[in-house]
Amino acid sequence: MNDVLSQTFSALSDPTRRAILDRLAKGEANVQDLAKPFMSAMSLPAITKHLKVLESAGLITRSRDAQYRPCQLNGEPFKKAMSWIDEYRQFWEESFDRLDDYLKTVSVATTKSRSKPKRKKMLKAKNTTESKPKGSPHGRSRKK
Amino acid sequence: MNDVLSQTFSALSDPTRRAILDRLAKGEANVQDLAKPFMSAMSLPAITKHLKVLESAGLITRSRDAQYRPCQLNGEPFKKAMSWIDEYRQFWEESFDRLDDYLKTVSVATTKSRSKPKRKKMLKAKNTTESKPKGSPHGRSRKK
DNA sequence: TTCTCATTTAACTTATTGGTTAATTAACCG
DNA sequence: CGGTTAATTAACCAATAAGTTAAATGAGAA
Repeated sequence: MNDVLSQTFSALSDPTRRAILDRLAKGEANVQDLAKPFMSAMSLPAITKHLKVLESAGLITRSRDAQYRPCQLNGEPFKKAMSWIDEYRQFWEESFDRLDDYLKTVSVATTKSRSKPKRKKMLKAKNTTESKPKGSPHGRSRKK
Repeated sequence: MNDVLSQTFSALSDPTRRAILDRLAKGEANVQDLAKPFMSAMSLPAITKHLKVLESAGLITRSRDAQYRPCQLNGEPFKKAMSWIDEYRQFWEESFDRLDDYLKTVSVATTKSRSKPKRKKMLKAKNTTESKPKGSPHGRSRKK
């Protein structure tokens, strides 16, 4: 996938790569420094590949210092990922309320009609008048 | 990958899935509702698969309403992803400063020693005394 | 120049992903 | 019941991802 957000999230979806980023947050490091924690688990070319993924996602940049290739963290993509996720803030902030609502609904349903729980037609209706969400995230273009 | 953060980021790395989440942010919807924007581009089973990915990442939950399977957004994983990324806030907030620093370094190097730029030994040193980063992110366990 | 170290590339394997079509399950509706 | 609608499963395919080992490159250092 070529869009920046997909690349960012994809790069972040690997624990090795996240560990590399964590390490880089403590300061610039070359490939061997970065590989050290994984030496027993993974070969050097594997690390090189991870670095390439991180670099092409823009999460790190690389310079040259003689035979070393120091890597440094680059903040921009984090920012963009963050602001995408941030649009959903209301959902996790209200998640307990929403759970409450749900539980209430269920208990009402089971109490009200005991025998054959009966289809809840309300749920089918297009919820333009939906409860909580005040502003909906990302009026973006959904091109593939 | 089985850890929750990896699953979350992985699920978010697909634009179709992000669009589905955007749609769900406006309110509960069933599979066909969700499929509608992609009908020309993608089959229904494809959507079903995406929903399964989102569900097993915990980003959505599903209920049953007769033949319909309404999906609703679940905030928790967003929260966790957010708080992981948030540890890197300093890096994007200071990214311009850091760029300045970098450019300064470069210009000094090229001005100072004209002939053979000379290996910058400082870069190699373990930067425990690194410039900006005040608190380093994620003192986590790096198990694979 | 030759040795050595740091890193990358090549070539290959295996597993996963994202999609397809066709068939199946589930539940309502007349 | 039999038909229709909603959604999923099965079986398959092509592309990508994540790893491997072995070879190649690039740049000091002796």
